[in-house]
Amino acid sequence: MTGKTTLLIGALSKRTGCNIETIRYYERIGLLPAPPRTPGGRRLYSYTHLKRLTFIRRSRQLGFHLGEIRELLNLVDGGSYTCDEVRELTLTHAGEVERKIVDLQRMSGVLRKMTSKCSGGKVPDCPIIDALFQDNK
Amino acid sequence: MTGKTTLLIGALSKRTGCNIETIRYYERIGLLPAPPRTPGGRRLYSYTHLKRLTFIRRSRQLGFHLGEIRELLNLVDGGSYTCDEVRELTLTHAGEVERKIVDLQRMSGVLRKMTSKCSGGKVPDCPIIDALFQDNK
DNA sequence: TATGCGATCTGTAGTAACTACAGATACAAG
DNA sequence: CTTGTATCTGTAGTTACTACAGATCGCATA
Repeated sequence: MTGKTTLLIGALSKRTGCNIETIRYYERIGLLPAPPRTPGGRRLYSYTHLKRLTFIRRSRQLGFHLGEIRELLNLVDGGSYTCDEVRELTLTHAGEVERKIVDLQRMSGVLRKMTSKCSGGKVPDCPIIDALFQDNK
Repeated sequence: MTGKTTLLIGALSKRTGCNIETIRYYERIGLLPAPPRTPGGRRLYSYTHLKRLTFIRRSRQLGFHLGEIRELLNLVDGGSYTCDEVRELTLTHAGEVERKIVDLQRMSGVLRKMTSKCSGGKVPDCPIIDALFQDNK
């Protein structure tokens, strides 16, 4: 906001918590536009880049895949996105996350049940191993 | 159990639900021992392989990494594993699974909150996008 | 001015756990 | 003998990064 602020990649990295190699990676795959360079070849980032990278990181933290983030950014870049489109993407993603939760809960349940059957002694006969050898598709 | 049952890789694949390329992959990385071959070079699996692959798949379904599965199998192969060792590995893993659940629940909460703020109209001004642009580390 | 140092550059390879080919055989049925 | 399906090997692609190696840049100090 303070006029023409620019950041070198290290500063951008610190500001976003995104590591340097990852920033360059996002540029390589076209998620983050290639910034202008100093005469010596260093990348010079602006506030726009900072905002966009923040968007990407935040979305990743929320479990969006890079492909989904790309879609979201395309909507934003197109400028003509509607709330409906974004909402649908987000709801789909939320659904996936919730399905994953159910899956993991089932896993955790089975794991706990297995260990509860285990007396935990020094015996070489383990109900956990037995359970894992059991086909339970 | 019916004497000398042997399976070609396709049959083993069907019996375990593990696809053929994956079976060969497990052999390559040393999780599944290389079986004997027919004179023509096809892999001939026995009941032992079937059991071991079932173990691997079941463990994967429960979210164990291949490294953890390798540890479990080493214990079993060593023959001298104790219930305690297996139990510890399993409890550690269960803990990881549960941490993942908490993470995903937080995600899902944020996602649902974001979409609930969204009127879902045709307006190009979307609170979800706004939220994603918001730094919220 | 020389030099040292940290930050940055490019390019490539490694990670996990598979999956997807291509091109060559094997083997059973007609 | 041909056809078709299954299998073989070996390599490369996937996702989202991370980890180098070896070369420069640019600033501060001696």
